Amino acid sequence: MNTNLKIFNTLKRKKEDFEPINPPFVGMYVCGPTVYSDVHLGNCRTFISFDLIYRYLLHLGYKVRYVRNITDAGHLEGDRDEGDDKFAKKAKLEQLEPMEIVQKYTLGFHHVMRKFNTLSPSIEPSATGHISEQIEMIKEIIANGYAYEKNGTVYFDVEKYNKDYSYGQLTNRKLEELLEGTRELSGQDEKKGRLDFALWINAKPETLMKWPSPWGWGFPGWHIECSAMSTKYLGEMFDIHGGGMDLQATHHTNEIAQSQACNQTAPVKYWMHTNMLTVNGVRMSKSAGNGFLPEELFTGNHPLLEKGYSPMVVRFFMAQSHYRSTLDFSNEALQTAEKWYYKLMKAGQILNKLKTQDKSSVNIEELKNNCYEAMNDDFNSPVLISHLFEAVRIINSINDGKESISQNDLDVLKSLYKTFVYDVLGLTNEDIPSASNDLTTELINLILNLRMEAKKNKDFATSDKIRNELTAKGVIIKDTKDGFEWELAD
RNA sequence: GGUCAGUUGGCCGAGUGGCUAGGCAGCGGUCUGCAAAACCGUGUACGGCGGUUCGAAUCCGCCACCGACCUCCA
Repeated sequence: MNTNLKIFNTLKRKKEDFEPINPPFVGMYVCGPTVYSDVHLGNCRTFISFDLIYRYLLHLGYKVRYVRNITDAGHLEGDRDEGDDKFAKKAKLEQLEPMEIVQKYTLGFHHVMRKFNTLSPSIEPSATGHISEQIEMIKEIIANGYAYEKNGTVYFDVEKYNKDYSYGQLTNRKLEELLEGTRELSGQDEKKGRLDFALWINAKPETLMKWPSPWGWGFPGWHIECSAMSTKYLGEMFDIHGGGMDLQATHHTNEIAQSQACNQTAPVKYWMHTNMLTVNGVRMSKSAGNGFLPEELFTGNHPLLEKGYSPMVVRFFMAQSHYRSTLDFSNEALQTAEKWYYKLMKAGQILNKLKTQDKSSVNIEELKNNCYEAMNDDFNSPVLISHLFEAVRIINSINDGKESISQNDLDVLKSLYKTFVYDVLGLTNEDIPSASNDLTTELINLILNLRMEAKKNKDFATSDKIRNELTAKGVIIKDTKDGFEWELAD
């Protein structure tokens, strides 16, 4: 199976030919959300980017098992491997059970993902549902000599691991350099090494979420869940692991170490990292307080927003930058995206009523090749979109009678549009406003037919009055050669 | 300080050793009773300084600026 697809592999820091381990099967794991608060738009960007990647892999014919986890335990407030986890803290704050917090924000996350028209992953495993798998993995790592237990907490021995494997390979850093950036251990520390991190954390009497283990009651460290669940569902070695760039240095580095220490094999062939969404050049994040909630964006209910933007406009906005580039969030950029989006959708409607001729004056095959070339080049959606606008131009020109198309080419063009606009970019046209019922449609047609009569009689005062008043009510009128078209403004 | 990205025309955003995406906005035109929409035309941009080359925005070096990660975050 040769698809000419190239993927930028963080591990090698270059684009590589994509060759799945067991074609046509592809295993893809993406680090999902920690469900202790609402997902913001930056989180969404990563999942929308991987949705595009998933959709294109499916389109190419791969049988993809897409696993995206839900982190619902073990994610601590700081990186000191001590203190409460995020769920317990939030639960106390809202006077709820931790699992109520998990449920609330998991549902919220799914709701938002549906609005953005993302496909559901094949499996969406949660950390709390895989405690025993995590414990088994930790036991194996201890048995292999890369972890040690101290007072009910199990730590990963980074320096020991680095003697046999390369710890900082994902970020191209040496252990010595990493050590320089860490604080000295205090006398009370249980860790042997400054870079050691917890695989299992001993529960305190007040800890709300805890499970029994060979080391007493406790809960898993943040990183082990991904190692355990990816191994369980995708095997000891799988094709693609994705996540936000911010996870690269710590979370993914530790994940590689855990899996390698347990299974004695590098877990992932292609590491993919999405770049950050920024606001005025600064990363959107929970801690910076500059996060937009998707709902605020849809409604426009936010001090930085001039108006609301539909989920499909936002999805389009995200596709117009490459997943490895930062994307800066601004009103102007969204307004442009909105125009693009409607243009694309309108052309899609015109496409369905184009008339064919014997010969084509346009080159549809070339257009099609260009689209595939763009996506094969590390999922370059901005370039894909530029080619789709060539398709828009062609469609409009044919409609205006300035270009012609054969039935065969029209079929190819329709299939191309369906593939890339709807299947791959994941856009839907449900956001184009239409009349709410047949009566409205008939009334508008009736009024516009009266206007046509006025025009015929050169009574332009009346025809312009009708147009102005309908425009004021949100009905946009376009005169054609022998009639009219109309649509509703949003 | 270390690691990794980036700096492209009014704006967004690709890309590549020579043929110099695309869109938005602007300007001119076609069409129209006038509009709107659509289409056509129009902008010669690649942070600075050196170097390699017949030729660099594209490769190399230095510098400047900005960002991410190195402390929880997709």
